[in-house]
Amino acid sequence: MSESQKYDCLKLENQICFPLYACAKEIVRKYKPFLDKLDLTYTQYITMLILWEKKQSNVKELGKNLYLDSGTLTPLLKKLESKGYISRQRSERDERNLIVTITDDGMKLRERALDVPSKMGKCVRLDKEQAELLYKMLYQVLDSLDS
Amino acid sequence: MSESQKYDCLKLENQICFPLYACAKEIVRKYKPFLDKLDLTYTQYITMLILWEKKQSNVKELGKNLYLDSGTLTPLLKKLESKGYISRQRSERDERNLIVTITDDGMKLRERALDVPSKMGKCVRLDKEQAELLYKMLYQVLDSLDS
DNA sequence: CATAATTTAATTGTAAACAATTATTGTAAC
DNA sequence: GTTACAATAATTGTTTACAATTAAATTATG
Repeated sequence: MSESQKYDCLKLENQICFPLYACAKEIVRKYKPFLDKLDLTYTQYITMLILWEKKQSNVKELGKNLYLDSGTLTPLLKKLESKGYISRQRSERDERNLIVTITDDGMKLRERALDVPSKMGKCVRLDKEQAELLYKMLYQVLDSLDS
Repeated sequence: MSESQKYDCLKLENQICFPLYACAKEIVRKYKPFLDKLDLTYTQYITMLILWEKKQSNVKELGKNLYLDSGTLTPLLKKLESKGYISRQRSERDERNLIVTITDDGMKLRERALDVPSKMGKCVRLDKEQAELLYKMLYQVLDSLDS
């Protein structure tokens, strides 16, 4: 086998992971100007997505939904609390649990976030069919990684 | 329009970006045990992928290839230098350029990295056809983000 | 009941990522 | 040739991310 063939598997262009990594990173960067207006980072934004729906959650559940651990979430939630978008208090039933509840200000922010998805959609050139296909494949990979 | 419909676009499950973000993150995490053996982080690994091929580059070029800026690369390259995998020196022709060159130890590492791609491949349940499709779509998105 | 095991969040330490700025070098304009 | 502009990397400050550990509360086991 030639030198080049032997090492082909280590070429950047033959990695499936790299475009995934780069794409995620660049998309998060594209969000920035839109999220800046809401005073949110991307990770804070996806945390708010959950809370806009559920109104209440806890660190463990958020971590499961977002694939994040308490080392990431604890400072992030303190930040969101300091901005007045959420409140944090221990559960009375089980004091190990930290209950995260969205505030009125947090709910108000939802209105201002309404146009973010469509603005982002315009940055990503994928038709509906392709987007659905990509979506399915990504969740398939995500599921296969869990096991 | 009902309350639920109005805010559907802000549901986590309707975001294409989130599985991308989560998937990239989880795959990088999956790399960790394999890369630990090489004393490399994921970002250091993809930097080495370039250098194993090209032997030499500079900060600007690496940044373009990897979608990273000097704020990320400068400390990373210093780290790789301290591990003995690369050397850093200013170009004589243009002292603004920092030339990054792989060392003998850096090249030796390539042998030990040879089985990383196949090991990672086993973690991701995608057949060849699907993987190629995903690959194309990701680069399509990446390209559309540039413009 | 008392001790062990488990669960949950917080903390610590390291690396990544990027925006904004700075410092230096090189190039262009006059 | 000097001054303005551009290019390049480094620095600074903030946030993200995670592994490993710690602390506290709860549950299970003897």
